[in-house]
Amino acid sequence: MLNQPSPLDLTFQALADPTRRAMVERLVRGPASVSELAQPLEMSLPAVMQHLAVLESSGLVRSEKVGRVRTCRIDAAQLSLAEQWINQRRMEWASRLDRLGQYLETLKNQGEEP
Amino acid sequence: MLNQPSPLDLTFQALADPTRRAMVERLVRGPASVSELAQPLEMSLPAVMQHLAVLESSGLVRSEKVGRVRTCRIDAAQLSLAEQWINQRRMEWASRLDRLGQYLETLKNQGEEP
DNA sequence: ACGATACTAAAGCATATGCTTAACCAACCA
DNA sequence: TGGTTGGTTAAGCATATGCTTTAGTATCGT
Repeated sequence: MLNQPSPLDLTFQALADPTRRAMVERLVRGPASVSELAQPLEMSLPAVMQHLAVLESSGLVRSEKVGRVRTCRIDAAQLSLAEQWINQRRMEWASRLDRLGQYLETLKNQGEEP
Repeated sequence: MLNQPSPLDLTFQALADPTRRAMVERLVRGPASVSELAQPLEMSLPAVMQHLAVLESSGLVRSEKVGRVRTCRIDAAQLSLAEQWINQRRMEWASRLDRLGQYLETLKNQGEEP
């Protein structure tokens, strides 16, 4: 990642860490403050902040500060982006298997009717 | 990732790199040898091998060597694993929005009929 | 047997990642 | 006004990541 990483890079990278996935799992159930996010996690607050920064830079999470509390919420659109990339590959893969199957069927029929 | 990383960690981590995603994109179109995989990539063969090792350790790719050529193919089941995790979060998120909407609707109706 | 092909193994290196601790600041609240 | 709460910044450190180059080791074709 010497060049500036793409949104997809950042999103998968963000999801690659179990702590960050736990934060996402919490946030899909509704918005939360930083300390609410940190509460179940066995690490220091600054560590949680750094994970939050990764999530925000990927676009998976947005947050705004009002008074002294920062409220975080997920952005489902960004979740879709990652999901779509995988889905498209699976589709490509499946359609290739389909074509392969049809081809083999053709060969078989040609063998039956000489 | 001090503990041994989970399959999901490894899979998202594998997908977080553009070179490795390019390799996956190649492999969904059919099996390929290591040098076929390396051909469009602007890096040394050993580098490609290391990316391949990451993909294999995640389970996204399997490979077998016959003679002197190693043939690689994707494992779509592992792709599904990652896709399902994301999908489940999006579903949770959507269903929460649903409940929220219904609740707001209830409030509105209560306001209309006193 | 001999060279070319296809991969592999090992070492080194620069940068990135995932923490920590130690301040620090800006609301709140009594 | 002064303490507590909620968050932030900075520095430091151990390990991981993404390459490179160099030096192999098995095939395969002639």
